[in-house]
Amino acid sequence: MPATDLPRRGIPDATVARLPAYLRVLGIMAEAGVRSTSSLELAQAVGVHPAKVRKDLSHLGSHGVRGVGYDVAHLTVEISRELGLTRDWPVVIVGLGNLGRALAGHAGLSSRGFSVAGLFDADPAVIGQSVSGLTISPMSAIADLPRAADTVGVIATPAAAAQVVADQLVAAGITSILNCAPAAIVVPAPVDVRRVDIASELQILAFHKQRRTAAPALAVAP
Amino acid sequence: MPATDLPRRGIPDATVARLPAYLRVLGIMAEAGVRSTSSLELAQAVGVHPAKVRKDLSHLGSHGVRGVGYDVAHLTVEISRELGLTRDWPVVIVGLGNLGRALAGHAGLSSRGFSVAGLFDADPAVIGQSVSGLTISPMSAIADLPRAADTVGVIATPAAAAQVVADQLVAAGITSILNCAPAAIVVPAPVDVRRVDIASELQILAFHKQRRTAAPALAVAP
DNA sequence: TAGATTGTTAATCGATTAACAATC
DNA sequence: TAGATTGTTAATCGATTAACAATC
Repeated sequence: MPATDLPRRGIPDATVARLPAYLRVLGIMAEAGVRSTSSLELAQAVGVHPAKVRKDLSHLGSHGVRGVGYDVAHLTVEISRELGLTRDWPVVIVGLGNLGRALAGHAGLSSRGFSVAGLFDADPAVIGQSVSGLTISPMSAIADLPRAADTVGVIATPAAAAQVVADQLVAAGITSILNCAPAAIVVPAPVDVRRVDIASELQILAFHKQRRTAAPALAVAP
Repeated sequence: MPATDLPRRGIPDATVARLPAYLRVLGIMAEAGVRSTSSLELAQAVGVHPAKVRKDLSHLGSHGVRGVGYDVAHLTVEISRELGLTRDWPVVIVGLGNLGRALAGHAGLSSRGFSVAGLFDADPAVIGQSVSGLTISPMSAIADLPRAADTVGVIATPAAAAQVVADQLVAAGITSILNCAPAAIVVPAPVDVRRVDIASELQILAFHKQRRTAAPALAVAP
């Protein structure tokens, strides 16, 4: 047995992707005054298999109690720690159109480990405006961003501007980017990018829908 | 060999999830006047392994040409057909805050197989307003939606309203829902739901960031 | 023809699920 | 103790990748 609790390594990507969902459900439970839960309850709330929940949580070294379940508060802390949310991460939003404003006003961000630390736009018409208590800065000011290495950059510009903005974020020292523009961006290797693409999600829904309506017609008996 | 081209079945979910990305890249290529491409080029543009591209495309029965590559126009048609995008799907948006307005004005939707067919909100202050050429209807009007079975419902409300809206969409006959509200919703089995959750994506980025910065400190030599 | 690139097979890898001993 | 539920192992399933014959 190791002398100290060694840092757990190699949490599967699929597990990491589910941890935020568990965290959200636990938050709702805590608000409702629920103290304790089970893998079955969590599974139903998130829409996965109970064994998957137990497997996921076992990667955290989080210890539930056999015969009893999981302590809501304790599990919340465990998952938060694993995700790195015991501190707040600064977020900057680039592009203050409707989408950017929606994100800036997103009540959930501050309660879920993030704080909006800067708003940037290239349009002189919006620079200087105040949104959710912050003033919109010119895009050029991104170069002076403090704590850039800790900051997550969110791209909420039109598609045409996404690559230019990504380059500017990288030049400013940002290494984590959430791309909400409907465009692909290319960044150097050490930069971590995730995408949110409404149109892609709709297209996947369309595929399922078409499959469901097309299938019966094809099932003609031999 | 089958007498007719049998309908392909069982395209893997992982493949379906990547088809929209191929489609987007092909669109950009077509605009740039590129006629032909290869699995390697597509792979680099999308950020995946070339063998994965070939495997994905082989599920479509789409035929590239050995030694030559894929015809951009032909492949575009094949993927569009597979995703069910040879027709336009109506989309209704519920909740016309900043997020809903961003979606309603999303230039990419109409060019990617969708048309915004209705806007709904519960707030009397916004009902009757015009957004992107459409008038915002009261939420109660959702019950009279024509072609509900073909329609995709997009929830862009605050978290607190998400479940109520989902129930109303389902009652109106909608079977495909994109949930952009920061809340989980529960729907009856035949309804297909996908989520877009900014906070979850940020949390996954935070995990990677924390892992990257924490790791060196832990790698103390024995 | 020689060079290029697909489509497909087989090998590998990772994720899910079933099942149950451990144990509260 | 009896009942409940975890943590973990082993089995299954699906997805990725390497490799190469097919063939343009």
